[in-house]
Amino acid sequence: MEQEPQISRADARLPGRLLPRAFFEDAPDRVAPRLLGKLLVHRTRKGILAGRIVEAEAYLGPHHNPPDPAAHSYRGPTPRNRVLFGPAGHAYVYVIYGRSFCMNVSCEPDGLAGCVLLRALEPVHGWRQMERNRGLEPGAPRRALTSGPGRLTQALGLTRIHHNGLDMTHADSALQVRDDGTEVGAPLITPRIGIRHAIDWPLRFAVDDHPFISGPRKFSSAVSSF
DNA sequence: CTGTGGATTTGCT
DNA sequence: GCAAATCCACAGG
Repeated sequence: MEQEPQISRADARLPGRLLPRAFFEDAPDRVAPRLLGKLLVHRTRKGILAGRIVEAEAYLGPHHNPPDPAAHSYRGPTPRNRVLFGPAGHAYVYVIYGRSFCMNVSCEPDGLAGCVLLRALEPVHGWRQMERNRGLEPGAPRRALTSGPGRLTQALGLTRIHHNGLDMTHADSALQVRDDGTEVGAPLITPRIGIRHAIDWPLRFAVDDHPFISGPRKFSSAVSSF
């Protein structure tokens, strides 16, 4: 029989380097732009699904001054959002409008509840499986795969029951964020999408001019809240 | 291209 | 009861 060399690390075959918890133990508006260009990796029985993060939003915890009324943590812990109040680097996956999932990574030290919402990925590995997960025909528009928070969770097969609360900072975790050394330029910064409170806070970060981002590609100053 | 409405979970009033 | 960090199908210009 052939003899396989021992794999000393569970992540030996994954690209790049695993981001440690310390990466996420910071304010969400500092973590979100640093996540641009990093890889979100989901290890499944059918193979590895991975995408490069090209758009993310920061949601600030209730300890922040002023508090962020658009954040799920704004009114304190609930059964849904309790992972946000735990340690950094954990997945917060929730159902939005009864039909889609949204994927966040918790930030700040234990007890503080900031997070980053992942809004768009560029598919990097498992492109074909993502197409099947999305129920798309081969040859569908590429940006329909992972451009949008509900789309990317469906493409990677992420669900609340299976992934909410997962610690993403261990090498044997099914869900990880990894750094393969890709550099991105200064991010596009705009208000967040799809919210009704704090609509002008500049907490959406995206790789400028990237074809896979969702929503506006420029900062629009047309919105006046006064 | 733009706008509208339905699906359906979660939590607040 | 109703609003919400969305997506998709469909209607109309």
